[in-house]
Amino acid sequence: MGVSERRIRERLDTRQSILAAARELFLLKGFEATTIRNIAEKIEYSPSTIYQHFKDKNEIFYTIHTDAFSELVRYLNASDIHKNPMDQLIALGKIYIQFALENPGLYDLMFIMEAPIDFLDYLEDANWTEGKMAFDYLTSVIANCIKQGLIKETDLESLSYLVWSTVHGLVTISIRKRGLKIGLSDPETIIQRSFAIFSHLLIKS
Amino acid sequence: MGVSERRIRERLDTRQSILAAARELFLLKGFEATTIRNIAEKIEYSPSTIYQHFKDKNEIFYTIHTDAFSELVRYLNASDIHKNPMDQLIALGKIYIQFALENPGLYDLMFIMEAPIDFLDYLEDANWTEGKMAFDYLTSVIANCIKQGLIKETDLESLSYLVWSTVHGLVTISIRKRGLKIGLSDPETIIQRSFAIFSHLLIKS
DNA sequence: TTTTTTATTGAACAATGTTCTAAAAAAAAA
DNA sequence: TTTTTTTTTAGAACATTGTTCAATAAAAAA
Repeated sequence: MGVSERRIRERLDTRQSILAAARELFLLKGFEATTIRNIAEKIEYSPSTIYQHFKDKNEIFYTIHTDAFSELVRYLNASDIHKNPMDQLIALGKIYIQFALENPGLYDLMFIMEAPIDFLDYLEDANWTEGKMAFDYLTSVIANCIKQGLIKETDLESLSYLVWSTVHGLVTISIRKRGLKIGLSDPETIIQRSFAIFSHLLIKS
Repeated sequence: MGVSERRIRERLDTRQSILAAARELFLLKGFEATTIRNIAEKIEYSPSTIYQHFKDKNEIFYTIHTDAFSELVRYLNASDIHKNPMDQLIALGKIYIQFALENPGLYDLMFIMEAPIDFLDYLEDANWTEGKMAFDYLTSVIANCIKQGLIKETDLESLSYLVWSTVHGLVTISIRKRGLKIGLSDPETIIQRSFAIFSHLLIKS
C-alpha cells in the first residue's frame, strides 16, 4: 500500500509550494512586508495550514536562507574552469557579484536582512555549513595564489575576509540603494570598475 | 510678548524628545520592532501626539537618518590633523570603522537598514547632502594621494567607491552578524587586520 | 468673562502573526 | 458497506501594530 508514501509526498509538495510562494513574495516585497495571509492566498490554502508545516514565519525564512546558500555555492563552483588560481579568484569575485546583482532579493535575505531574533540559535543549530564552505573555498583559492607567489601576503585569513568584505560592500551599497545620490558618473558600471581596481591591487601586491 | 516664542520652543522640545526616545528605541530594538506606542510611553504622551510632529513613522526615521550623517561627518573631520594625505586616508578609514562599531545601530539605520518604501523620494526631496559630502571628502583625500604620487590610479571615482565599499563591507558583515560561524581565529580583530592589509595594498600600488 | 485657537487624548479602524477549536476529508478497521 | 480513527483544513478569535478622527482639555486672545 503506497498510501502513506503518497501522503508524505503530498505533504512535501504543499511544503514546497509554501516555500516557493514565500520566496517569490519575500524577494518581491521583502520579508516584513510579506504576510502569512499573502502566502496562504497564493497557494490557495488558509493561513492556518502554513503553521502545519512551519513553526512560524521565521522558520520559513531560515529554510529559504539555507536553500539560497546552496544556490550560491552552485554559482561559485563555475569558477573551477580556471587553472590559474589568480584567474579563479577574480572569476570568483565576478560570479559573486553576478549572483548578488541577479538575485538581489535573495542576496539581501542571505547577507543583509535584519535577521529574526533567534537567528543566532538557527546558525548554531542548523548546519550553517554552506556559508562556511563558501568562505573556506575562497580561502583555499587565495592560499593557492600565495603558494604560487601570485599574491604576497602572509595573513591568509584576514586577506580572505578582506576580499569577501570588499565584494560584499560593493553589492550591498547597490542593493540597499545607498549609492544613488552621490553623483556617480556611471552608476551602472561602478561595481565592475571598482572590482577591477581591486583585482589590480591584488595582482600587483 | 514672548508667548508665542515660548510655545514654539515648547513644541520644539517635544519634537526633540520624540526624536531622542525614538532613536534610543530604534538603536536598541530596531526600526520595525519599535512601536509608536513605545515611543509615546517613553515621552509620557499619547501616541496621537506624535502624529502632530511627524507625518508617520518613516518621517521619524528620515529625521534621525539625516542627523546621523551630521554626526558621521563630525567624526570624519577629525582626520584633518594629518598633513600627509595617505595618512589621512587611512585615518579616515579607521574613523569610519570606529564610528560604525561604536554606533552599530546608527550605522545600520544609515546604510544597511531596509529603507521605507518612499526612501527614494526622501533622498530626492531632502537634501541628502551629508552623504554626498562625506563621499566627496573621501574622494578629495584620495585625489591628493594621487596628486602626490602616493597612489597610482587614474580612475578616481572607482577607487573612492572601492574604498568606501571595502570599509562598508567590513563593518556590515560584523553588524549583521554574518561572519560568526565561519571559524575565524580571532573575530574581535578581523576588521582591523583586514583593513591593515587593504591599507598596505593601497600604499604599495 | 467669553471666544478662539492650540494641544492632547481615547476610541476606533484595518491589518498583522499566531493559536485553538471545530469541521471536513481521508484512511483504517469492522 | 458502515463505523471508527486519524489527518488535514479552515474559520473564528486574540493581542498588537500604524494611523485617523472626533471630542476634550488647556491656553491665549478678545
